[in-house]
Amino acid sequence: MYHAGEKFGFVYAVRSGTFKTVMMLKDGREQVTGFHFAGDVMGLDALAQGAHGTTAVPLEDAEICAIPYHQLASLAAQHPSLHGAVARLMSRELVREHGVMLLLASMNAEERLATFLLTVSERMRSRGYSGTEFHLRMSRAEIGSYLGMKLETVSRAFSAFQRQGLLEVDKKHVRIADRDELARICESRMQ
Amino acid sequence: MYHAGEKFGFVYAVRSGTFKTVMMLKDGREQVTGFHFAGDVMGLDALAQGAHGTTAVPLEDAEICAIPYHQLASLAAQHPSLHGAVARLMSRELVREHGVMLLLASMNAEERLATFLLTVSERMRSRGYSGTEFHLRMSRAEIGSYLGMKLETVSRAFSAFQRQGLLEVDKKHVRIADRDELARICESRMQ
DNA sequence: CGGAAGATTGAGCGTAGTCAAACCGAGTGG
DNA sequence: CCACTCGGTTTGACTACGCTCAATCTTCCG
Repeated sequence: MYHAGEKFGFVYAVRSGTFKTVMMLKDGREQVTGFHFAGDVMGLDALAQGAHGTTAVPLEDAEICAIPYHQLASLAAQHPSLHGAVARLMSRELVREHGVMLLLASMNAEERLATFLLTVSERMRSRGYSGTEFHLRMSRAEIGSYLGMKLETVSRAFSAFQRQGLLEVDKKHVRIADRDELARICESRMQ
Repeated sequence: MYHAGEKFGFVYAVRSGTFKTVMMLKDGREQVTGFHFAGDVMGLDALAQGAHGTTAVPLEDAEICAIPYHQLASLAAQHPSLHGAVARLMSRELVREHGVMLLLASMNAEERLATFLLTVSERMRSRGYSGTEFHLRMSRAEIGSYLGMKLETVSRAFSAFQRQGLLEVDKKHVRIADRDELARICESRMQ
């Protein structure tokens, strides 16, 4: 959809499907910086440097709406409330990233995965899907990259949760069986 | 200056001194989410929820300028360029946080500290101070919290860099002796 | 059917966390 | 002036969590 380094001209609203945003590392590996569902807006981080620092990649068939930024800006000049809306979007992103920083800095592997699953669950629920049973669009390696752990560790954590009866997992299909216990695992380290 | 949970009413421009922003964890520990120098603006992340999610704490004597947000908003209605400026500030913060996420997710202890020191160096330099010799305002524990490692590990990394002749360290006073090598340590994992 | 990509599981290892002791400088009080 | 405390730092020894390497399995697709 857009690539790191590309000149900033558009922001992108996800209409359907799932995206990941990644930063390319010098050695060719990639770091996942976020997952984006329908209704999310991507690309606002490019405003500062005038060029995208991340690359957006669809994880399934997806529809997207590219919004020319200059058009957004001129429209906002007539409708002041739009400015607030854009600012709130960016602010929400800042809060989300604070949460990820907290996760990466202070949680162990299982706490990270539990937090991730509850976050995904909440985002699914708020979009009208089931919050207890859903299909992950991303691979173990992508989850691991996002959560700062290796794919094997992600897999082991899934298995551990299943063994404890907190989840039912079949590859990418997940059912949350004991939300309270998952929440308890996170909350010890949460704000 | 402001506390987590406090109703959002102001953004804060640092005039002089150094601040940390922290999230309080349930168990009483705190997670450092950022350090802020003169010229930085704090508090914009509160826009989304209408309340601050972090607490700002000065690390030395400091002066700050509290800007009522409603006043900023009405002023921006007359001077459209101000909107862009605020948006760019938030965007810059997003980019910075992407960098921290990358650091936390993919670097080891020494790479994290090297990256941190070069970032601080650059921020000092851009403010007209020396970029090779400076005084850290924050403790080892605060650096560790920010970088996702324990204070002992931070201390060991400082000692290792000194042993290798990359730094001269005396408590909080730091002189960068071999910037190139420090940069080489980071860049293997950087974008 | 064969090959590729993703996921799971095991064994061994290494980095950073934990616990503990010692050190240092600043501030306080006898 | 010295003894004392206190917060921050350094260093050592040990431990544990997650990484690495490897084998196996499944699913998907040409």
